[in-house]
Amino acid sequence: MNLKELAHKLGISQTTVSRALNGYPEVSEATRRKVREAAEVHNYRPSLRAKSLATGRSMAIAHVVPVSSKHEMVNPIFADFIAGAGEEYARAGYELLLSVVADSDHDRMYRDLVTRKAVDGLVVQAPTLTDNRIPLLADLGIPFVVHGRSSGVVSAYNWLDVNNRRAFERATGLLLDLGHRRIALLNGLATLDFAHRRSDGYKRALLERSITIDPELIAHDEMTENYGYEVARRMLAQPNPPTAFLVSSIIPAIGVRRAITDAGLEFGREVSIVIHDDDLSYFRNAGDVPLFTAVRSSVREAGQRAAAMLLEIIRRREEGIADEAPMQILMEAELTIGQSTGPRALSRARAQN
Amino acid sequence: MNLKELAHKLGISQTTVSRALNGYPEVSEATRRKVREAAEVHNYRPSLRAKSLATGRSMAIAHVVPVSSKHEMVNPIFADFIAGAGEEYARAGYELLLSVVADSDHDRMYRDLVTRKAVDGLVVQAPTLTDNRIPLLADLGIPFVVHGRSSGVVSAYNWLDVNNRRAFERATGLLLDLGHRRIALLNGLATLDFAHRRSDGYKRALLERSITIDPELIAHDEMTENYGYEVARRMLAQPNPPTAFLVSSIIPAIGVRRAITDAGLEFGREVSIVIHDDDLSYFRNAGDVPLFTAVRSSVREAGQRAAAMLLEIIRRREEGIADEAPMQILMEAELTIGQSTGPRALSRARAQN
DNA sequence: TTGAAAGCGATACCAA
DNA sequence: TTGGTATCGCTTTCAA
Repeated sequence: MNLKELAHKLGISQTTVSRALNGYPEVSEATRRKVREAAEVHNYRPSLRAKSLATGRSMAIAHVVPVSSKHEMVNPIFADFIAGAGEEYARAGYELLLSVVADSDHDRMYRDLVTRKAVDGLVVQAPTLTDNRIPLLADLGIPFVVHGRSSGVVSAYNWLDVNNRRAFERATGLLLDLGHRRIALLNGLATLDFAHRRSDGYKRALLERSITIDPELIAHDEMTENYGYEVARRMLAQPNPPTAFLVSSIIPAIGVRRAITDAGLEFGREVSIVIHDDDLSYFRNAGDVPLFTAVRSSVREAGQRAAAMLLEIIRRREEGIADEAPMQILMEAELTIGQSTGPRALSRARAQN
Repeated sequence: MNLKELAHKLGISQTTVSRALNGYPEVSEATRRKVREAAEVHNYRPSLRAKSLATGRSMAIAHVVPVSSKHEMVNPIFADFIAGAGEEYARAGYELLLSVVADSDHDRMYRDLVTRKAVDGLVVQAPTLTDNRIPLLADLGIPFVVHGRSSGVVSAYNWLDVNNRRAFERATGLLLDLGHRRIALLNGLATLDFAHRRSDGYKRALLERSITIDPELIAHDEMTENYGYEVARRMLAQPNPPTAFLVSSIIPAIGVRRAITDAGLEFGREVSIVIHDDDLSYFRNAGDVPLFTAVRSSVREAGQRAAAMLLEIIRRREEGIADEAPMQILMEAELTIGQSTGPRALSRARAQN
């Protein structure tokens, strides 16, 4: 059932039917009701493609998710981020286009999506230190929001980020307060901007207390379980092992925990862990942080807010509102003290000194 | 730059330009080369929406991913499945439309996608025991592939599944061979078809050796880390605790491991774990199964193959090839013996008897 | 308040 | 081998 047929069936013009269904004010209430009922009965839904062609809007947003060229892995935090964003899009009647491509193909992907007019807006995931996708998209003139920031990009752009520097500075400070002096940092890939900010926060906290930074205690890689395991195992075998681990995601933290147990050490007593917890749904616990002390922020909420921001930007552009300052949201992470850094860890750490 | 402009610039008709670019044979090589070059220079890409409207194909596939209404969680295995499928779509020039909706809204979502002509095909994820989406889609007449099966649906349909029954029968058999007699099963949500098949395999193996099935040792729920922890803790506190856990996913298995350690038991010695491992990329290890004995199958490969199947079905329909028998692929899982069920567990289990 | 008709940007049929 | 033109299903301008 298409518009033409529906109009014919009702004995009125396509124009009126279209107007009635799209809520134009000039249609009489009687007509509108008739049209709505008929549309309902015949299960009429306007064809997306015809609609896009006519309006120039495609009512779709693309998320381009990087697959690591190294391990062909997809970071699971994207799942929750996208779920959050998807909710927002659905509410506003937008579709979500997902492209999973290798880092090296991102530029071409973005170019294609824009020139083929496939989407009205884009979300950039996992920005690197100097991410060339940002100037590219600005150049292409399509609305976009970056999840995270890119320190090397000087021009202004729309972003939503967690305050990673502050979060890691506070977490490190907490461990220092507990008496820890050898604190390991298991970070994400060094090319990613968030990893850089986290390192920065960690280092600041140490420097503030005049503690030397030991490069042997800092690791960067893809955040797999096995990465956490291998690195922690190696570090714990050193002559002067760490008494605490600050880990960038819950997944490698699980590997760290495994390494601690394997080394015959008591988790939470002899060695503590603080993680950055993206509050991944399948690891989520009812209101508690059972495993570790956590710097917690919700990726799902981040997804929602990023999507809302993008839709707002698109709306403004359509209504011809002049581009004001770019939209930027900095979310603060929440620091939660869990059992593993509690009194036992504290006393142990004190005993060390 | 659109077709009209490009044609004008070249001084030839839109028809010829279109034909040249789409590889029609009747275009002279000279013309084709000229057109291709001009398209390259002006960075011309046909508008997706215009193309869809004209051809009737939207060159897009939808995956509708359920969010549990209970915990608002998105199963992380979808990430890898979709990554695999996405690769296949990209290769064939298809877009991937992702909808994340509550179970209750699936019907409407599918109806919408079809009647709005948003996609050429669909993938059904996480089928329940009697999944009404299957007859619905068959009725709507759109190509679709089910990832998994639905036991209650009698009509034939296209699916790709892992042989869950066999996998769990073999895994249970392995544990029985090792001397275990109290084997717990931590399964997925009871409404999902795969959970039913896995229970079935588990029960078969027990019955074959005339071992009574203890309902206290069987649990069904969403596969979170915390679910694994809570259930394992409860079971280990029983008077006659299990000596082995058969777990439906690596995520609750991590919780089980935590419960074992917390109970002061030695993992791999006093209690063993066998998991169904979807080979999730972020938990993947270089060729080894370090944590548990595993029944392993790759969701990523499943995604690839399901996508390839769907594209083939679409191709056939377009070429007017009569619908033959539905396409069905049953993947066998691979049983890998890990350290936790090795000699130590075996001797311990023997000592029990 | 309603309708006729001109796009939107491609494809594809029919002639030449 | 090429071109003119109808067509896909909708929105939107202009006229009534």
